[in-house]
Amino acid sequence: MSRRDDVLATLAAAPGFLAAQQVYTRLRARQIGIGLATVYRVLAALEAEGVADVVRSAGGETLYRLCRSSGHHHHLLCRDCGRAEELDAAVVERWAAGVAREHGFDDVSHTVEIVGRCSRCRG
Amino acid sequence: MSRRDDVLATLAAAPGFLAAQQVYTRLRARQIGIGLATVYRVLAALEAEGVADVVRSAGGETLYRLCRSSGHHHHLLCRDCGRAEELDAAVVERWAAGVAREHGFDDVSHTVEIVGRCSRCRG
DNA sequence: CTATATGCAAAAAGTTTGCATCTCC
DNA sequence: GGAGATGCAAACTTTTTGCATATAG
Repeated sequence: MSRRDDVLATLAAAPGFLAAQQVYTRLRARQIGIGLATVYRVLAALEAEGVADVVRSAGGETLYRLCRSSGHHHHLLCRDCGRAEELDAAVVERWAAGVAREHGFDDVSHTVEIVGRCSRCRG
Repeated sequence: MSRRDDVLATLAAAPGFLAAQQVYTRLRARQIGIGLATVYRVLAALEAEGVADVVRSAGGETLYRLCRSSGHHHHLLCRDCGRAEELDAAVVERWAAGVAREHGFDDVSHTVEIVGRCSRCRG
């Protein structure tokens, strides 16, 4: 099994986003002798291929997660357990495009992240 | 004039977001002998006070800008010149809250960044 | 005089790169 | 044997911290 597959398996097993360091730690915990550099290289490749989503944490880390849907989408993230749900958001798409046009902006892309507390964590 | 005011003046003079390093460079260019550590400390304070907006760049830097409106808002950012316009977005607010509720999420906050090319940069 | 602010340099934290080795074809 | 993958360690970038000095009230 290639290191790439090891990283993919780790991401696939996670409910939400993982930092590179977390991927590394989990693999080492499973006795897989991967290097941190390889983790970073694989994650960068997955991002480039569009296989993984990327968000930046408040602490400045880069977090990765496998894309569950292929198209453009957004995330709903639990701030306590890190659980992430992917959202389809035609409404925001249209909103974003419209607002941009009003301001004379073109060629628009956007980021939407919603963070809250999920039912499980609300207790 | 305190270093805090120097940093505030620099942010106020910028059309968009600035990285800490840019604030530092601009101040040094104006013969102001500030330390990089102070820039970071002041920016962190401004963020904590809610005086400055913060976004993370794709490169992992933390970018700062003075808030122009006091309430919650979003940004429309030009990817070429960095010009940023602040948006009021009642529509997204409602959308975000609604989507969250559907998924059993509570206590929601969100981030929306729209990036495009402004009329000036489109040529 | 005491508390806070500041500068410098060192230290962290996260990420990337150089390079030798190892693997698979 | 050769291209690409990998590990390790060193380098880099951004940000934070320790500590001594300077400044404000």
